[in-house]
Amino acid sequence: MSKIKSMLSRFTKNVIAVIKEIPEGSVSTYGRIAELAGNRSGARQVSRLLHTLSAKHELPWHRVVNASGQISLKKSRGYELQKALLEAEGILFGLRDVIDLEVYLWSGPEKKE
DNA sequence: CCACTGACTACTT
DNA sequence: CAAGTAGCCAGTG
Repeated sequence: MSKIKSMLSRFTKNVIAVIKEIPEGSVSTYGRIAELAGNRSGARQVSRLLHTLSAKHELPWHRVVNASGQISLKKSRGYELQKALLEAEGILFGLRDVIDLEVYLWSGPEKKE
């Protein structure tokens, strides 16, 4: 049996799995995903993977925001697209386009559901 | 293979 | 609150 489906590293695969688990209407942060994938300081890598993977996989990349609850993308660079996608899922933005993480942050892959 | 970049975060000044 | 510093490492050329 095949050991690995792709040449991707374990961290990369974990990132894919975690992102896919983010429920609709919730968001997660780069750092949280990195931690769940096994590398607490891999937030940067998550962003890189998101870029690469979202182009080849159908990942809900728009559900990933930075630790401040804001979209990290630059305007005219996907910022408005991500915001629109999130609003379409029922996520509301604050004055400075800040998402209330206390409300929307994904609790993580809970065993109960 | 080497050097640089970057959808980040936490800590310090 | 703004700016600087350090850590981390996969993509890209």
